[in-house]
Amino acid sequence: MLDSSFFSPALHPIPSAKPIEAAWLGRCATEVAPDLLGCTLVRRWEDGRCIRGRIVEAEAYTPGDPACHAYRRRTARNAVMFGPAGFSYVYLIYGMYHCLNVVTDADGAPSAVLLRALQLETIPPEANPRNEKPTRVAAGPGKLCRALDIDLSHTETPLKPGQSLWLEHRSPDLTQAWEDGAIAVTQTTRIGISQGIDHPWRWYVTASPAVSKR
DNA sequence: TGAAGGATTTGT
DNA sequence: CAAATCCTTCAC
Repeated sequence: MLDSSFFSPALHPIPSAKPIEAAWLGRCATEVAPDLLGCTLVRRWEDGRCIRGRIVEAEAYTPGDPACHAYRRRTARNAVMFGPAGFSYVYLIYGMYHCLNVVTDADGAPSAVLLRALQLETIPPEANPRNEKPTRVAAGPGKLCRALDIDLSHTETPLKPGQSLWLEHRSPDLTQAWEDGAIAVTQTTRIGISQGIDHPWRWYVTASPAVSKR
């Protein structure tokens, strides 16, 4: 039975689940991105405090994709995307926001999945200065990082339990819901880019109130 | 060494 | 629609 809290605008605890391994991420970003919907991002602080968010929106950036930061060549900033899957890639955008990616695909194939929106289980008071609706606090890649206090110091983090960031698989009830086709997913074009605009490489949970844009 | 521009967000 | 704001990239 699907936990109805998945679509609820209120805050609900998210149960821990099996951690996602690097090998699972070592596939094409266009496969991984939709598979990450319904999975959980865990942010752990030095003091051991953790906050979880359910991924409801993601975009894929692939080798040969002109919108990918690694399209032109390997640089200091994008180097992690050229390595093996299972690491974070965080960058600064427009001088004021950070964006969190999950590095995917084989070693040497520069690609990643941009995490664009989460449904949070709890909201740190300092993470919501404008007192937005809880479902909107992590609606958008910049807001997601602001909510979870993610910045450039978090790039190239191995995504494993005990680190500052890791991923967990869908809970059993959500896995069942996906198998049943009970969760509608929308696939469409990516946001904010000027090249590669025709690739339909953005996926989001259709009914989620936390999706950044429609 | 400098200039242009960006996988965003917000308010006008 | 334009501002905020600064790092990265590429040209000179």
